[in-house]
Amino acid sequence: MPTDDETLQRIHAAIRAIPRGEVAGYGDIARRAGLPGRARLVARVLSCNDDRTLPWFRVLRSDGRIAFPAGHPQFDEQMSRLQREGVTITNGRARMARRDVSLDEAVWGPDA
DNA sequence: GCGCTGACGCGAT
DNA sequence: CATCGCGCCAGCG
Repeated sequence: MPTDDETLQRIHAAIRAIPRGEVAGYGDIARRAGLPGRARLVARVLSCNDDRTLPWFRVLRSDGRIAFPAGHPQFDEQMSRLQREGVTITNGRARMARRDVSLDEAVWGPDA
C-alpha cells in the first residue's frame, strides 16, 4: 500500500513545497504528505531519487542536523547548497522551526 | 517468512 | 545539551 505512485507524488510535492531558504524534517515531510510516522519512507524515497530539480537538500533530521555523517561527500554538498540559500548552520546544525509552531502552519496553513 | 539495515523520531536518562 | 533505547516502515538476502 505505501509505496505507490500517488504516495510518491505527495512526498515529492511536500518537498517541493519547502520555501527557498527554509528546511524541514523527514517526519514533517511525511506528515505533510499525509503519511504520519513514515519519515523513513521519505528518507528512502530521497535515497532512490534521481530528480535534480527536487530540493532534497532542504530535508534534514528533526534535530536540524544533516542526515549524512560529516565528511561524507553528500554532506558537504547539502551544507553548501543550504548556506547558499542563506540557511544558518551552526556546528552542523541548521536552525529549525519549532515543532509546536511549525512551518506547516506558518507556510502551509492550519490544515496541514 | 525471518532478521538485518537504513538520508528517521522522540521520550527518557 | 549529548546519548540511549525502542518504535516504525520498507527493501533485500
